[in-house]
Amino acid sequence: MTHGTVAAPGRPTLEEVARLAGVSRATVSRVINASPRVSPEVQAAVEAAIAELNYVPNRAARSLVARATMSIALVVPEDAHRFFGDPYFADIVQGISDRLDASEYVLNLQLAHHSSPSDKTRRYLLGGNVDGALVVSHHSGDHFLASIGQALPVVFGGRPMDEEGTAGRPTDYYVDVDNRHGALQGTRYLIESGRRAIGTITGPRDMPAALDRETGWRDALREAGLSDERIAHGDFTADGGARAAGELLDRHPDLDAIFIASDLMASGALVTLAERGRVVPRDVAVVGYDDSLYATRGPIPLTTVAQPTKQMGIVMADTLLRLLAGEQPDRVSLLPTELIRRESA
Amino acid sequence: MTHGTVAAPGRPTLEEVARLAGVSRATVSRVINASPRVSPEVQAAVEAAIAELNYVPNRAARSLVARATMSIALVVPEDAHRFFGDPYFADIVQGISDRLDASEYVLNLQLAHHSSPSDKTRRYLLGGNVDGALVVSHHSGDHFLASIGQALPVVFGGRPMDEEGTAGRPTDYYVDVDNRHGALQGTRYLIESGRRAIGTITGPRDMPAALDRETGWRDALREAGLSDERIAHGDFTADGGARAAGELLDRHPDLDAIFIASDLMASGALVTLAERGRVVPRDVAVVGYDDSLYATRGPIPLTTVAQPTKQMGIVMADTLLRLLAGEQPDRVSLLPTELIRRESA
DNA sequence: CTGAAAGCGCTAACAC
DNA sequence: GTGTTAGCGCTTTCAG
Repeated sequence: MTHGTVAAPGRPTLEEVARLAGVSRATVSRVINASPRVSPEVQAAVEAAIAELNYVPNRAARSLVARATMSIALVVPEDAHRFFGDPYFADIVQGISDRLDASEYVLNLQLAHHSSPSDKTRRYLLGGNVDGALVVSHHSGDHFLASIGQALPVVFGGRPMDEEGTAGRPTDYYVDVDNRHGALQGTRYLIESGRRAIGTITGPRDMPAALDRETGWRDALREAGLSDERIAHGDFTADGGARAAGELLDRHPDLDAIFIASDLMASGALVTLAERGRVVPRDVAVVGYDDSLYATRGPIPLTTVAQPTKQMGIVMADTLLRLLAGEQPDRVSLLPTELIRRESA
Repeated sequence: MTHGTVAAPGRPTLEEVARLAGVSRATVSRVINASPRVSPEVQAAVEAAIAELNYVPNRAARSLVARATMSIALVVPEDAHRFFGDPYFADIVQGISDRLDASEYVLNLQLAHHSSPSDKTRRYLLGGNVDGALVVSHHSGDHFLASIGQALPVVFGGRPMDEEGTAGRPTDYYVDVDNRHGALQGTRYLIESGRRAIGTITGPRDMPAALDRETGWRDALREAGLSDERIAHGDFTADGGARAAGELLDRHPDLDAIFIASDLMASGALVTLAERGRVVPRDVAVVGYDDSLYATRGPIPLTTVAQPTKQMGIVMADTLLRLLAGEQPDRVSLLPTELIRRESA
């Protein structure tokens, strides 16, 4: 395929296009950027030259002058396995991706797992590689993520945590599902079904979503005058769910229902329940959270709290895009949850 | 710079650092790039200024002059769900990520699903945003991917397909597992166990890995003088596996073993087998492929062909890094497979 | 050891 | 309409 004997010409530059088309660089730039005032003939000539040279504008040069990279980062402070193992992320990414496809921006996924605390990611984000960032699965330990907001437009997926582990700062943009209300729905359903010894398996306690779901569970129990002592902590993995279910059963043999903060953990809990000879839902009713693949793929279809995850991705991307366009989107978008009734409760 | 430099406190520039430190821009550049010949005092002063200003070099500017972005793309021609649903990708990404963490390069994940055939990804890749690309899950339809190799160092995960759907061109770099041999191992094991009516469920026929595994299955059967007519095509999803297993059973009721080209498909096939009342491995022995989570998480631990997936990611990244460093790595790296014996066969 | 000067490839006033 | 002229922020000879 290498026809010519001439030395590798490297990527063609705008200047070469200009020369081939017999015009100035400014004119080439105009047709590339679809400026209205270019004569048809010249435009055609330039386009021909571009095609012939297979020219693609150099982004670095363009970014440098335009002060914009037209790309945004999706920062995921998780290791690859956690990220890939949870269908929740797939939905979010799909939503983000869909919304971005309708824009000029490209998505740039940055896996920033804690284990390598190099600040390559930080330098990347702050070094002008992206115009804005989307952050999902934010832990309270992620200090630098909490701070990049000052230097770059950032939209969080899920309420971000401040260093005290309390509420999101009013300066942050975030979209979240109404986790507390979702947990409330799920737990109330258990209560209405006549359950009384209702436990919960939480997510990691450094994540707001996990905390909010725990609060919802607790609120439902309290409004019904029931005890909220049956609690075990998981980590949003199947293994963690299995382990936590074991703890719950050990400490509270009377357990007759569990509200579990994610379907993935519920899938693990189901295994433990089966091993201990508890029949679901007869002996122990289970309500999950997410309505992910795990809700329908397991041995028992899960009653679960559905959240519009893909929609969340769309809204996140949309919010950031508006920010970049200089608009003033809502700082907080709370998406509704819905209880899906299946067989486990 | 005609107006006073009282401009908005955007990101600090190298020039501001130079002014604060009382040196020239060249000197600042030297300390940033760890040039050996800078006096300790000056170096300290510059570093102090950098810290005080919270300065991070602008990548676009640096790329422009250095003609390198220090970032590489991981291109995945799949939609988000396929990508996230398959643990195979998690391992590859983890491997790539690990290797890259030890380098100066950052990883840049580009989901390029066919559904949006905009050539944003192409422009991104060719527009000087990355210094090289890693491509996994390459389908034969992805023409542009087959062509970027001419403009950019590219390493494929899995043997790339040319337009005739036959073999990889000798000009491509790729790392692959020895799929044919793995399938051979798995199928031979079935034969040695006394099975005779051995079917297969393949992956998508536009993927070399799927084709190679099919070939291995066929070769094992032929060398044993057995029929290779029991074949059904899946698509590397659980549903596809379930469906294909149904077809196989319908058409060949005498089936006593299946070699399935992925554990994920095998997990689906297991469901179908159970529905049809076939006990595994008593009635039908099953050998999967991948040794992924699905091999151990399902109802029956899967005998499966393990491939060093994470290692594959490491080698891919390593090959590209060598290429970028001007070295001459092997064009083809074939990684070995291993049969893992569990309960399904 | 350090500074001055010349661009990297592109866009954006400002002229003509 | 189209060309000219300045840079965007950084690295890099080349002097001193």
